[in-house]
Amino acid sequence: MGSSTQHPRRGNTRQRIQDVALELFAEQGYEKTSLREIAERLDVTKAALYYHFKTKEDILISLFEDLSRPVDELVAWGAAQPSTLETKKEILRRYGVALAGAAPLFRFMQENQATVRELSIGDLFKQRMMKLMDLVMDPDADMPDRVRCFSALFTMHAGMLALKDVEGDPEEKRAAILEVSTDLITQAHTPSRTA
Amino acid sequence: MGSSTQHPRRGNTRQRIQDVALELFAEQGYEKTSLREIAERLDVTKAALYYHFKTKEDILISLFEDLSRPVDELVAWGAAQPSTLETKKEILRRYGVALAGAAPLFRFMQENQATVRELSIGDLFKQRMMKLMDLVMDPDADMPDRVRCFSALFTMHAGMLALKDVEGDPEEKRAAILEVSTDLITQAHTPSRTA
Amino acid sequence: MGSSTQHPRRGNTRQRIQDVALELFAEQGYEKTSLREIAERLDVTKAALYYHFKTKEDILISLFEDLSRPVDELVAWGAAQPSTLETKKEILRRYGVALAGAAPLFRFMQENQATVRELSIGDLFKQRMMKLMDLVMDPDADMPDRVRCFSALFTMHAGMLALKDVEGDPEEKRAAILEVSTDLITQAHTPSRTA
Amino acid sequence: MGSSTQHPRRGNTRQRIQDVALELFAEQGYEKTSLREIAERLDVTKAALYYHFKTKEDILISLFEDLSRPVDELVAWGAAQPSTLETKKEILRRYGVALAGAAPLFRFMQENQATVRELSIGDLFKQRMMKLMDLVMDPDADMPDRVRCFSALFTMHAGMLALKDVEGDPEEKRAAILEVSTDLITQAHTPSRTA
DNA sequence: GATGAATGAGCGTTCATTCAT
DNA sequence: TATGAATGAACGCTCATTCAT
Repeated sequence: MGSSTQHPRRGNTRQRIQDVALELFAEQGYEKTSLREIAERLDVTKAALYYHFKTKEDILISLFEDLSRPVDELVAWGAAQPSTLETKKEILRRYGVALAGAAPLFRFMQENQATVRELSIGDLFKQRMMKLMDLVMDPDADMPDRVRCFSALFTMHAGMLALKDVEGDPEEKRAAILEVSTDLITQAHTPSRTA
Repeated sequence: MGSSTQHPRRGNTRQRIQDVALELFAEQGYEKTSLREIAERLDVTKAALYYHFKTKEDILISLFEDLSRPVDELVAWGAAQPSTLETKKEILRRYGVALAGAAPLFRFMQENQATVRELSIGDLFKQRMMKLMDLVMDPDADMPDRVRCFSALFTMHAGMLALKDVEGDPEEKRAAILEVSTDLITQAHTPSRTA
Repeated sequence: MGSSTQHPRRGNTRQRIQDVALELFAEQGYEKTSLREIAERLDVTKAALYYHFKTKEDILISLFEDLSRPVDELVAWGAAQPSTLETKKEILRRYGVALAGAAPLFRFMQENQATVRELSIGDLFKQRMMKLMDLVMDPDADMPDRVRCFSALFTMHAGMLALKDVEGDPEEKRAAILEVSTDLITQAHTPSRTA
Repeated sequence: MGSSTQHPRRGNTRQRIQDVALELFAEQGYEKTSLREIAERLDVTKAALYYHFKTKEDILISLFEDLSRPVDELVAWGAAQPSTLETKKEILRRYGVALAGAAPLFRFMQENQATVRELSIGDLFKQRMMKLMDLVMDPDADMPDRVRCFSALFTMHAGMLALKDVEGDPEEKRAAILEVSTDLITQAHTPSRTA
């Protein structure tokens, strides 16, 4: 026995909306998820959603703000560190943790780029990614090394999300992704590979 | 009088529909692009679209079939080659060419994954990517090397599309992406790096 | 400590609701003014409005009752007077004063006739206007004279409200309107104009 | 015998929409008339309305444009005449005809001023009324005479519409209204009445 | 090879209102 | 005196799709 009555009209509706919305957004995409669907799954009316959020987009914004704070903090942390290879490795490591902590949101962001681009969070996301890139990329590196940095970040990003449906131990995969990513950034940092 | 001119202007409505659709799909996403919009831009009625295509999805399918044949052929070619490092390098090179040849479509596929997943082309695309992966990946490589192969392909994919809005000479960028990608696959192929 | 200050500020929510409601009703119309809007402007919740008024219409009714009492009294006064030209002139004069005293309400009534017609105050208003008309109109006058009386009243009504956005000294305008109105009723009262 | 089949799917739907819309707009007001209501009365779906009109407001605009052209023409005609008393009388006469010809529309405009003010036709209407006023009003008349002109026009306007629900022969009423209105404008034109 | 006219389903949103606290 | 949380009904509008011509 406990608190699972039939009408759990507690002060947690807002949170429940966010949970269900994220689940559905990640599963079906933003556009294909209707407010009716969200409401039905929560057994409330559509209008109830509007008590807690001003618009559909607002639900998404709130998710983004709540869940992507760790990345924001990571960017801030990185900016305060000396721009050494060690720092960059640590950034990648921490980025992996942040991604894992909000995997559904980031999966959503990646799989709905076209949609998100027109939404207000699109810019926020893009700018943050670019700041992250700047932290990791040497401004006067040559083009291949720039690509290596880009690839390091992207490998983390896509790897963490896409390798979900690949066989193998999750921990091992995480470690491998981080290793490859770190390798890439190390190579980008090592001069005269070609020589 | 050959009818395959480069600037479609008359009597080739089907082709013009595809062109406009691809442009809009890539720009705004599949869901946010309505048939009304496509029709208006072509200055025909919506009903006219239905003369040439059975459904909205059909337009997308036709685009996919027409534009992604090169990748299909690449997969077929790769399957017929011996599974050497040289082959794999060549696969990456050719993949780059194929991507560049149908950039808008691939950009679309990447930015609309959530949508495409529910569509019939979603599976096609996924299976082809997995075949490509298989061609490039050593079945009994360790996890980091598997990730390296994944990353090689993904770097090509994302690099070709996302680096569009990055400063620098396009050719140089293409070359750099290919270099990094090739590097990754080479490393994946070289035993005992750690030793 | 008298509580009937001119600038309502505290503890007199009912009055403040009426003030804001009248302002918004007059400005945007009854239908386009939502209770949310009223509540927000007062910095209370919608539910608070329901503590003071049973329905939205009730707010309007209360405004009507409070603000149009002078006209009611005018009708009563007129009915008790002998039906002379002098009386009628005085009625017009007093009507002008009453109109000026509750201009926003009367402006609202005029600009929202379609809406008000379906509301309970619609009838009240109409009946009062007809009583006023009866006081001013000679039952066995000919049609033109009846129109003159109608026009006298309507000129007051519309003139007072519509001439707001016309250049000129307000007092002069009021006087002029009253003059024309009085003229009309005088002419209606003067036999054998045509002869 | 006759064309009254059950499915009169002729090319007259647009017209039928306008007819029903005007009827309902005039009867209940613009806001209280829903597209569902219009559609139901025509036995079509709401979506069908959108084939013929881009928005709800568009329906109203089309009504306004179609029905108020005579007044536009009257204004144009008046502007081309010499500004004599005779001209002004003729303007009033013609205005009466125009009003009678589109009574429901003008009734609607008068009874929904608050609504119409925010709509695009609000300005059109206002400007036209002011032009009409200018045609009829002497620029250097004194205030009472200006009011007389205003009253002349307004008497026509309101009289034609409001006197519908007053007993008496319609023709007689029309004549009386025109007479009073003409009287007013004549008085406004006659110098030194007071002397 | 295309249009004109329409449909049915659904969308995001807003509204006046209620009621336990 | 008020609020927090919700509802049910409706709204204007858009969509992919159909079909007779």
